[in-house]
Amino acid sequence: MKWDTLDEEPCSLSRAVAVIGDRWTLLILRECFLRVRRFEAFQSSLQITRHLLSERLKKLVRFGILRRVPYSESPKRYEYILTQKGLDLYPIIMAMVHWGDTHMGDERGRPLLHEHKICGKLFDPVMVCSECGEPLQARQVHVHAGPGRDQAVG
Amino acid sequence: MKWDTLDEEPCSLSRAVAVIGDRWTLLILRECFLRVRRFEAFQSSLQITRHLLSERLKKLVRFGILRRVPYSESPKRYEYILTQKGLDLYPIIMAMVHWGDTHMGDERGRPLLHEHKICGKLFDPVMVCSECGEPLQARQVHVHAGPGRDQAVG
DNA sequence: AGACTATAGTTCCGAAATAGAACTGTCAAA
DNA sequence: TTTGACAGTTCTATTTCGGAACTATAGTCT
Repeated sequence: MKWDTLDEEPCSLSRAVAVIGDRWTLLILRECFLRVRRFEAFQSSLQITRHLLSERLKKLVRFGILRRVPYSESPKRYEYILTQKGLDLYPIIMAMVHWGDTHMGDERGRPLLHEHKICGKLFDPVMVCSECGEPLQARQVHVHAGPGRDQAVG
Repeated sequence: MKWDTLDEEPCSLSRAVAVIGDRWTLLILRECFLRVRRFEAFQSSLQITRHLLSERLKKLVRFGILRRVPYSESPKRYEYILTQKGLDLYPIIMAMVHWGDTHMGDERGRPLLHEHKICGKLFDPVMVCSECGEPLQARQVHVHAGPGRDQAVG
């Protein structure tokens, strides 16, 4: 498989995987949603090698998920901020966190709790149908070939 | 970073990443949700090397995401079926598909369309708050340390 | 019987990615 | 003038991956 052309496959999952389908990228995005923005901050909180961090940040910028914004002239310093495309990854991250909470927990309990500022309560993320609002289950979904069809995911 | 103990980190995202945080695993899961179950079928539809496929399937079985079920005695043959823990990955996969549809599309249009059998309509997956039912946005979520706290994701 | 096919892997080796540590460059503050 | 903060880059050893060939078990075809 050619990872360098995965983002052109006729499958939306492949295209997403091309961008965020590796361990470090997902962990970097976690930090982004926790408001981490600077090289040193990513590096020290993740213990990622500087080399890989540099490469991954470049990739995320290239794909339009992060913007590299100067926060200091002389010396020129930049920080990395989520674009709207990056912010839209939130459901993926939250879905993973929720799955981890549910299926990979230990006796210590959840590492983090999430409060919804709108309603003020601690919540779990739930994925629902945009049309009827019911929670989604794999069995209840039927897949059709779309215009850019070929293969893909249920 | 020690990938072999990532599943014990006090962070639910890390624990999820430990299991599904690589390209092949995510693509294999896509196939699972499309009802692919057998070694040869995975191999030919993904063009993954047999070596890696074998290793990834073992890992998914070890983590309880797939079950290895015999479908033939003599010769002994097995197929791989999603457990409930595996089925619960559906929101992650769907969130990724939806993000790919939204942000990585090309002129050909969506590769696949999803129909909700319950309401009969083509839909998009939407992530909502379990308490108030409103769609979730990163900005509207406040993170608290939980009992197994230390660090983790927003 | 012997050859061929199907399925589910395992083995081996060269190529690519990663980890770990050291090094570079710019500027401000002491 | 030296030190420290920050944001990287460069280098090498190790690990993982890709690609192809090989193994094993049994059924079917001639």
